[in-house]
Amino acid sequence: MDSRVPHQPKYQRRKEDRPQEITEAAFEVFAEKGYAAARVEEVAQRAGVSKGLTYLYFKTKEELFKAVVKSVVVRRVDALVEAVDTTELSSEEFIRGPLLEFMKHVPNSPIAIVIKLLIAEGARHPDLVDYYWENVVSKGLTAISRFIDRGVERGEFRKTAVNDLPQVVLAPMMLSMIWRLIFAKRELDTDKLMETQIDMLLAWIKA
Amino acid sequence: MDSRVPHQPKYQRRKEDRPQEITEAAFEVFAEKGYAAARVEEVAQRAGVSKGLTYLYFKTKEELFKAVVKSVVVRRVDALVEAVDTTELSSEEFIRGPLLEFMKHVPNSPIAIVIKLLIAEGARHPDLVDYYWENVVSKGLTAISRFIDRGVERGEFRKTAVNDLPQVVLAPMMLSMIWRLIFAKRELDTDKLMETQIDMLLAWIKA
Amino acid sequence: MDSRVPHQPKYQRRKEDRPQEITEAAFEVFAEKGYAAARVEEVAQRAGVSKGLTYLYFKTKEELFKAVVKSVVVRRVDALVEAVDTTELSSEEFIRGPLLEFMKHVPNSPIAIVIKLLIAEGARHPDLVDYYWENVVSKGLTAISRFIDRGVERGEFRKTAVNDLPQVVLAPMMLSMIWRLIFAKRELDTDKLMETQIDMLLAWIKA
Amino acid sequence: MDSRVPHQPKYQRRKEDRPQEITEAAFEVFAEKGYAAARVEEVAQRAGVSKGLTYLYFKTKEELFKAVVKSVVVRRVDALVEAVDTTELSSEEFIRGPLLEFMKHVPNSPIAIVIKLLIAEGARHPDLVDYYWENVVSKGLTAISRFIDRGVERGEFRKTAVNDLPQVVLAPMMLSMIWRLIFAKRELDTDKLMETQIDMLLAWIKA
DNA sequence: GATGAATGAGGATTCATTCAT
DNA sequence: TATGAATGAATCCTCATTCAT
Repeated sequence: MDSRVPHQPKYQRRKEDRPQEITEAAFEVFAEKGYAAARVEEVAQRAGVSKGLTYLYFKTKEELFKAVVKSVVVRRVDALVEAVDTTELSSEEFIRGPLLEFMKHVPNSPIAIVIKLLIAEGARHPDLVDYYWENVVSKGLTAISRFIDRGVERGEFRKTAVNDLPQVVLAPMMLSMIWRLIFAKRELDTDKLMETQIDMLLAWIKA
Repeated sequence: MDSRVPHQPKYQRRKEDRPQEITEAAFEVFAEKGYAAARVEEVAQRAGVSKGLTYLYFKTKEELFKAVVKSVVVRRVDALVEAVDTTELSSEEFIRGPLLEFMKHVPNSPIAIVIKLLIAEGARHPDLVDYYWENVVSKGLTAISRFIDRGVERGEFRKTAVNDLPQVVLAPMMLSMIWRLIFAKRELDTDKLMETQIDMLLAWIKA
Repeated sequence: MDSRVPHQPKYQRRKEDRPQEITEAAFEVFAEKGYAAARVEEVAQRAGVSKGLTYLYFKTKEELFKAVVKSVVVRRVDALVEAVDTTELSSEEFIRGPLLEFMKHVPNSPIAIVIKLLIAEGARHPDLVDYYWENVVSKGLTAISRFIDRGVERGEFRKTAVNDLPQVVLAPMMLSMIWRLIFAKRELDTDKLMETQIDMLLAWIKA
Repeated sequence: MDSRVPHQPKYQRRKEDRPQEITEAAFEVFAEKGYAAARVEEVAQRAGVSKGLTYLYFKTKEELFKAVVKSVVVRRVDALVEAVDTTELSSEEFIRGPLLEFMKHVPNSPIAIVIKLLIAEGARHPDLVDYYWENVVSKGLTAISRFIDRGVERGEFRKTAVNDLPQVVLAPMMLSMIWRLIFAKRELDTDKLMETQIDMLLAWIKA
């Protein structure tokens, strides 16, 4: 009717992009509503497709959910792992630099949402948890452990319980994520929190 | 427990306790299934009452949910707060003793379940989050802050960022909780994790 | 509004009668539409109940279907079987009397509808077929065989292939049923058909 | 068959044959699933064509269904009718020979499947029933009637109710068809059944 | 002509909530 | 109070049909 608005055919064929578009819309809806309260129809609407098309690409709501979770397994973890192995920085510089940067980033990234979904639904989707463990958590923890071990070998760090508990490094990141998810509006300087942990940690393990 | 009444539902049928019995059953079901997937009928069955009676005490499923969350606001926090104010231990002794004990306890307690529920449902129930904030989190954080401040006043601690970030103390507790919720079967020595944090922390803040 | 029409509460509790009412309505709908085209909602409407109540008594549409089929397994077959065993009539009198009467009745009875449903859906519900076989067909055929054998023992009949093929007796009944189901409006004197078969049969087997 | 084109769909892709290929595939699917449960997509797959092409030849699923039913109206009936009119056999020889052969064949032929489909769906497709009546049933019955009449004229047969009830001849064929459709695995010597009927019949009508 | 991606109405099933008893 | 039969809105999923390519 309005020539300034070019006619959008309702019927578009874009096989290539559909799955990702749907996955992205589903990510939003699952993030907002949780698995059970998310409606497939809303996912379809946000993706700009029909309900039926969603089912063409994902056989069930559950399969869509799994696809969403897996799609967020970012390359970033791999990037961190590689950085750990190839960095020319001193151990302290690396921790205060790239590692801290990574930690600060996570609570604002989709990873936080996925963690939320895993907390809520993990018990009903053990295979998803396995997947996340193997592709994200396990890798990350191993990298951190290896890095601290290397610091010890190099004489930069002394050997402490942290070598076997890389979770110590990540604990404030975890708290920051949860904080954002629950208490979003209550202020918390998450960056400062992580910086403080790093300060404490380095003071503790430095040779 | 009462051998004269075998094969009875878990909870006894004493009028005055009914709401609590229902609340306890509901806690279990919400914990296992999450809010949306929990069925009121199952709650009633576990409580040994009829579906209708549940609605006599709780107008809606949502109200029941809120009652559940609130019911878990343990006295323990108040106990901790009071202990902080009345202890005759040195600051370090208190931290390594009662505070650490408290932290180790939480991830195994119903509080962890409530946190899980808040993570999943909090966004849809801001008043619940407010309630939890005011009655649990805020109190606990304030108590810890005050306690560390007092340590500084007494000359036991130096002033650090931790004074304004009591979350530093609680971060490993948080990670332990989440770990249990998601990765239950993967081993993590959560006690050791929290002990290490306390070691690091005390080394960091001791005068 | 109209005081002459007594107020019908929409909410009636009649636990005792519901299953049968639903089953009867379902019989009608399945008979008219077939299994797949029958809508559970229509069944509920005809039964005067809500859709949900149907699912309270029958977990799935398929279970409802099976209940319908089984509900039609009339006592009549048992009655025939007993009549065969206790009659004081001569064999010919019994065949021309009660047996012919039974055969004439079947094509107009619900049994015909059930046969129709079994023809259409039997392949997808082998347990239903088994059930019908054991409770209806097998019993009826055995009774007829036994009866003819007895006629031979008594010297009324000679031994023929019919002793082992009681289906010979029932064939016109079967054709009549199918005829009614498909060609309802084309006239066929089904009674005459069955009478003729009996005439032929008796002429054939009489000693 | 053609070793140069292995792993091809069942039906070859020759333009002119397409409708028939689709019809044949559809016959299979309708036979297995019934009308409602048959999916057009499966028909297309079995025919080795796309879903869209099916709709090019058949406007709707219903039209496809009708085409299937009509396609099975075998020439065989016409052949029988002609045989009846031109045979040089005596009436008894013809009945015991070609007619009995025809009857034995039908329960194993596609006609049985069509009968099944008509039983299930006939009520919703009266025009199909009309078609079948006119082109198959009516012709066949008329031929049989005429043949028996001729036997009477020739002095081979006496006049009986069978002259106006050719269904007597076909009843065991009908029962055999239904038996196969429902009780496939339960043994029944259908050939013997039809032979016995013919024996009985001839004994009954022979002059 | 062919394809198969895309649509959307339709129908089975669930479950919070109500209410006659 | 207490029960659980009854309701019906909500939601997943299917599949005949359309249409851009």
